[in-house]
Amino acid sequence: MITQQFHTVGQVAVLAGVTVRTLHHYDRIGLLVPSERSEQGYRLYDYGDLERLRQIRLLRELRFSLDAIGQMLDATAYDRRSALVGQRELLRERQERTEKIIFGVDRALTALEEEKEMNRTEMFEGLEEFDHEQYQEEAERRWGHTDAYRESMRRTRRYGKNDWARIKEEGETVMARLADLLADGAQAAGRAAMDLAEEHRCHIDRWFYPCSHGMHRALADMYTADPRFMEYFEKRGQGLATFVQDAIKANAARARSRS
Amino acid sequence: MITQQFHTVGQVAVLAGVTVRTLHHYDRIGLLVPSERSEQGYRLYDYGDLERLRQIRLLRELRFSLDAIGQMLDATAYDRRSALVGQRELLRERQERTEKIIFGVDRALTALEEEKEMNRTEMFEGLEEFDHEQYQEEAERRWGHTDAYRESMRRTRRYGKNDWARIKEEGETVMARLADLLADGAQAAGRAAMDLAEEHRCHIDRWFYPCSHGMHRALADMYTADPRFMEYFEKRGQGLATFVQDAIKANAARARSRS
DNA sequence: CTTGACCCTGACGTAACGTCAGGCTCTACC
DNA sequence: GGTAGAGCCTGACGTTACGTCAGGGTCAAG
Repeated sequence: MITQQFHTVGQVAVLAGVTVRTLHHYDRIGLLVPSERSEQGYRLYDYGDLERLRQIRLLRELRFSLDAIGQMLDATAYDRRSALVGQRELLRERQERTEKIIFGVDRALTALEEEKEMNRTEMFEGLEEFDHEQYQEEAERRWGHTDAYRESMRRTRRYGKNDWARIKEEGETVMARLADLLADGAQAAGRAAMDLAEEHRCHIDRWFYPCSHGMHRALADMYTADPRFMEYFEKRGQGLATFVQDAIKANAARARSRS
Repeated sequence: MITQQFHTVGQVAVLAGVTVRTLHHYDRIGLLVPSERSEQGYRLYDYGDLERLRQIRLLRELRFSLDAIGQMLDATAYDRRSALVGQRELLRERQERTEKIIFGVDRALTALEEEKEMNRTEMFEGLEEFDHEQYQEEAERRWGHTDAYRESMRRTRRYGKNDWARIKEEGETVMARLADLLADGAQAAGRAAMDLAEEHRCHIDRWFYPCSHGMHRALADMYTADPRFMEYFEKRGQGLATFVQDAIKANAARARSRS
C-alpha cells in the first residue's frame, strides 16, 4: 500500500538539502521530472520521485555527471536492488580512498616534524582523479577481479611513455621466451616454463597489481576464456595461450608444495 | 636538508593525477604558482609546490571552491601543522557522513524488500549540501576553539524550525532575566546572577557543544572582545555584556571552589 | 635536420547550477 | 475582502573549474 502524498519543490528542497533551482534544473534536463503537476503548474513530487532524487544525490556525491546518472537510472537492465547494492559498493570504496588520504595527511605530518620530504608517489594516493567512464564501461562487463583491475588502473596511470616502453618490453621478452619454449616442444610443467611463469607473475606484481599465485591462476584461466587475451597469445604462437596457462598452474602448484 | 628537484607540468600532472590544463589554471588564478620558471618559460615545481598541490586536491575533494582554498592556504595565521590536523578532522567527518549514506542505502534496501516506504527525513541523511561558507568564514578568523565550533555546526545542522524557535526562546529567557537583574542593580557575583550564568552554560552544553566552565569563561571573554556579540548584548541592556561576563566568571570560580 | 613528445599562451566551449527579473497563487491577518 | 508575504512559475544571463582546440616554440633521438 503506497501512500500518495505529494510534496512541492520547496518541501523537497528542504528535505533533500538542495536548492529549488537544482530541482528546476533536474526537471528541465529530464533527470527528475515530478510525476505530477498541480492545476496551477506547481511541481508535485511523490515517494518514487524522492527515492530517485536520493539516488541522484548519492551518485552526485560520488562525482558522477548528471548525464551518467541519467543513463544509469534509466538503463533498460536497471534493477533497483542490484543498483542499491552497487551504490553501497561504491561508497565502501570511497571510504577506503578517504582512509588513504588520511594516511597521506599523517605522513605529511610526520614529514613536517622530521623535516623530511614525503615520497612523491605516495603523496597523492587517493587523490587522483578517478576515470569514471572507464570504470563504467570496462568494469561493467568483463574482468571479474575488480580490485586488481582498479589497482592496476591506479598504478598505470602514473607511468610515463618511457615507463610504458620499458615495461612492455620486459613483458614481451618473457612471452617471447615462452613462445620459444613452446616452439622447441618443451613441457609446460617443466622447470624452464615454470620459471618463466614465475617471472611473468613478478612482472605483473611489480608493475600492475599485487599478484599472488592464486590471482595468477585466475589470470591464466582468463587467457583462454577472454577473446581479447586469446588474440594476443595466438598472434605470437599457436597454442601459446593454453601453454602459458598450464605453465602458470604448474608454477602455482610448485609454489604451494614448497611452502 | 632539502633536495632541490624540479618537475615539469607533465610530470606533476602524472604524479598528482590531474591534467596539465588544471595546473595552468591554478597558475593563472594564482592558486599554485610554480616557484621557478626555466629559461624557456617552462613551469618548474619543487617539493613545496607539490605539497601545496596535495592540500589543494585534498580540499577540492572535500568540495571547497578554489577561491576558498586559496584563502585558507594563504591565511596570515596559516600554520602548517594545525592545517594538516584540521584536514584530517574534515576527512574523518566525511567518513562519518559516508557511513550515514551507506546506512541510508541499507534502509532503502530493506524498505524495498518489505515494500514499505522510507522515512522521509532519514532518507537524505549525509547527503545534504554542507554550507562551506559558514564553516570557512567563521572558523577562519575568530572563535579560536575550533573543535567546539565544529561540534556546534554538527549538532545544529539537524535542528528543525521548531527546535530553533524553542532553543532560541530558551536562550532569550535567560538573557532577559539577566538583563532584569542588571536593571535592578544586582551584583554580577551575586547568587542569582551566578545561577543564571550556570543556566546559560547548561543551555549551550545541551544544544550546541560540550561546554565546561573553562570554555564558558573563554566564551565570556569573547562577549566583550567580539563586536558581534557586543552588539547583541548592548541591544538588550547597556553594560549587559560585561555584567554577563562577570557573572560567568563568578559562577566558574564558585564551581571550582566547590570541587 | 626532421620527427615526436612536451611546453607555451590565448580563446572559446561546457556542466551544473546561482542569481535576478517579471509575474501568478495561496494563506493569513486586519 | 483586500493586501502583505511567502511560495510557485518561466526565461535568461552569470559563474566556477576546468575541457578542448589553435598556433607556435623546445628538445632529445635518430
